Amino acid sequence: MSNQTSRVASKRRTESKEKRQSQLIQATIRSIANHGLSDTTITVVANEAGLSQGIVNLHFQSKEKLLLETLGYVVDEYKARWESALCKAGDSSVERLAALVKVDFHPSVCDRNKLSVWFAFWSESRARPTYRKLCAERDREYDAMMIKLCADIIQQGAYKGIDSEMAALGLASLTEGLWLEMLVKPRNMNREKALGVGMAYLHHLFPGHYPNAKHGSR
Amino acid sequence: MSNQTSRVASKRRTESKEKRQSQLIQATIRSIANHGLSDTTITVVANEAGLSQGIVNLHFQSKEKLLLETLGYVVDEYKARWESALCKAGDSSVERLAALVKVDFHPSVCDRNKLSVWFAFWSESRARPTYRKLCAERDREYDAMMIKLCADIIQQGAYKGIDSEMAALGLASLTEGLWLEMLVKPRNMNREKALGVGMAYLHHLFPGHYPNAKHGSR
Amino acid sequence: MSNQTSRVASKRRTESKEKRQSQLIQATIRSIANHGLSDTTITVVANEAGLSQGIVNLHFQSKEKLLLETLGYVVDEYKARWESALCKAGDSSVERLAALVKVDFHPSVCDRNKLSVWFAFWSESRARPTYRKLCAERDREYDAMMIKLCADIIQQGAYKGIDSEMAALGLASLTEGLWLEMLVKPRNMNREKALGVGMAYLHHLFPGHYPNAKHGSR
Amino acid sequence: MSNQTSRVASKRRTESKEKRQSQLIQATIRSIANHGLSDTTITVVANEAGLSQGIVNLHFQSKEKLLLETLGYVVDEYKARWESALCKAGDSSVERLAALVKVDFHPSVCDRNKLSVWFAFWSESRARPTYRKLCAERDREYDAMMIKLCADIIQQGAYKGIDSEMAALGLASLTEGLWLEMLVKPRNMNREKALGVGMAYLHHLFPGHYPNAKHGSR
DNA sequence: AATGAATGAGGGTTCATTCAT
DNA sequence: CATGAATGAACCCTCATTCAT
Repeated sequence: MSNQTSRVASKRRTESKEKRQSQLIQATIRSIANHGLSDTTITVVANEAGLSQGIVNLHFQSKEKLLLETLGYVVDEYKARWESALCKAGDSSVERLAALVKVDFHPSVCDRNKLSVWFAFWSESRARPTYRKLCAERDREYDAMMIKLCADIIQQGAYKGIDSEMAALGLASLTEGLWLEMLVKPRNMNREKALGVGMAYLHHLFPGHYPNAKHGSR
Repeated sequence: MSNQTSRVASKRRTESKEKRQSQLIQATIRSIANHGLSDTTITVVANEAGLSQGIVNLHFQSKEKLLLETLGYVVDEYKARWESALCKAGDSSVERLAALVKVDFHPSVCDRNKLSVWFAFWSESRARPTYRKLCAERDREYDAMMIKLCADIIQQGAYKGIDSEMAALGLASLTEGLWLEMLVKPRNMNREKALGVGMAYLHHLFPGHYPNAKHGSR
Repeated sequence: MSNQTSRVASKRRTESKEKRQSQLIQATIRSIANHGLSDTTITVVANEAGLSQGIVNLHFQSKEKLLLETLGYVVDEYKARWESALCKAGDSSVERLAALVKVDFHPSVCDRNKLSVWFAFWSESRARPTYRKLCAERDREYDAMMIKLCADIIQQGAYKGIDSEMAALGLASLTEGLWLEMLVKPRNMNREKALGVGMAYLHHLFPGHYPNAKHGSR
Repeated sequence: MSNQTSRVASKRRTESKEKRQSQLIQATIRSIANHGLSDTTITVVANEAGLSQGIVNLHFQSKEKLLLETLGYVVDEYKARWESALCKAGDSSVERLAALVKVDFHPSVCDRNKLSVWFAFWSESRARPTYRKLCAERDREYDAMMIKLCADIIQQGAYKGIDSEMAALGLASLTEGLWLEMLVKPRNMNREKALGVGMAYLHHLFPGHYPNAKHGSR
């Protein structure tokens, strides 16, 4: 029984710990979005979280680690989302690819705070191997899968002259570019438009498998 | 003759001043690329330029102004490049649009140092109105022209169901996304590939006006 | 009881904060006295206080604010002293004026460190409105009261031809001049001498009310 | 003849040199008055003089030396003025003392810019032996003479119980205090009032030799 | 687990001084 | 003689980190 008590206690403590960490990561995301990465200080994060200064080093040991965990959180959340979308999408490569594109313009993914985080880390990634590594891990699996899906569709549809890697990279690039537009010029670009552009790209690539985006995306 | 000598001397002083400023801006670009924007300190820039610490404030008054001038330099250079490309391209909208795409993947534009600068400022632009403003100025004219060119081509080719704004924004987004890929994952993406993807996009949008990218992009 | 404990603890924290501030103000006074206002740097003050550099900005936000608080401290202390002297002096204007003069040459007021502070700020006061304002506030009340006391005595003693304002300003000026002498040439002037000169001035002004200073000042 | 030419040339050069130095000293006086001693930088002085930055070190080797020469200039000018006043005053000690007091409130002496210089240096004098020394030199002779004059008058007038040193120091202190009032609170104190207070002090000290200031000072 | 006072390294900036012109 | 670009030490201030409570 004392065992159980202590387990419960330790579990509660652990929960609390995770809660604090999550609270701090959310605050970090907001701070990166609102103040930029260079003006994201520990004080700002702690204030944003409504906690005291020392708490960050208590839970994350260092600022650098907090930033890494924040990036990791965004990366993982994105991964979970597209994995879940694939699960629901069934076996058809055509459906699966469309599902991926839709996920990319899901409100939770296109949240400007999170987009801020993505671009903040991408733009520093060249200088910081740690960031680059984290992003690369994400991409490896994702890219391979995208290429596979495209290759599948190309084969199915006998789309000659189309390189699956080029198609996949193009789609991924387009998505990132649209994210950038949404982040930097939200008045010009929003989720609906972006999704339309993405679907139109699919239509152009594989006209036999995706309908004209103009009438089908909504 | 003494007149001329003094004019030369005074001119050289002026030149020297501009040279110093340019020297510092180049050093800043390198520093942003190699150390990231948050680790771009005045000390780093001065070292990169092989000059003393005080020189930055002597020529730019503040670090903030140096950064703005650096961004401005990159923005202006890009603008000069596409303006010049348009001049050479002749009157045809089809040619002009193709010229713009080619410029976007010109070695000087795709220089990873300069791309670093673009993304560094874009990712902080939400938090810093000054950056946003500078970028917005660039975009206004560029976007309007792109939309106009697309509208022209759509009309000429009777491409029904294509919205000129969507086409233009899509092209611009794709370009930015490709830049990001080149910056972040240079092994996966390079200028040739990116140009291919860009031209393919044109081909997909306006198949009657642009040849299949696979064989015609070089 | 736990309540009380926590109150004590919180109180101690507060005390500690005030104590630190006082500690830094004392260090600032010593630094102004020993190094001059222009050589009073944050480093010097922190060293003088035996604390670290960052502490000044932690408690005073800026050096400027530290200096203002230091001046304010000296001003307030002086005010408290003469107010207390007036309280003890009774109702007679004659006694009250004498009490003021005595306070002006009290060891705590004539402390050379504090005199350094007065003159440091007076001599910069023309260029710095903030200093001037702080000094002016002090003077307004003090001067009005001095003039009132002189006017009282003039009336009581039927001292014709004496202007109360001139008498008061003269006395105040004499005091300040004596302070300067004590500060700059401590070998020529000390508290006893200065008090003698001050009392002699009173005797000259109001011979019927103040005895010959030579024999009565102690 | 070449001798004479060179003498003329060197003299002209010397004149020009002295002119530049004087120009810089005047600019320094204005700067100390308008910006305070701590904000008197070489740049400010050079600008005030309408000259280039490097000129100060060219003519004065260092900022410190410029400040010393500036103080020296004010000190010397003051000395020249009272010496000249004494020359004109005749032999009578009574007249000579009155002449000194009048000089102290002469417009050129009470010039607020120069008063700023006096107090700027006095208030730093404790920390800087160089300043103290320069001021002390001035005072030695002056004080001795003042004491002598007072002693003379005391003897002539049989003013028993008055100490000549105390009288002289009191008069000097009063003058300095009045200067301070004129500097810090020009609305409360001006030259006329100050002279009145000074002459009144003489009248109180030596009523047989100086008329009531109230009616005689103007 | 949590706080926040304290630290000190390092940031941007100023400025006296030097020196090529 | 005069200039003003260049330097670098030292300034004020910020902030990640530590630690006593």
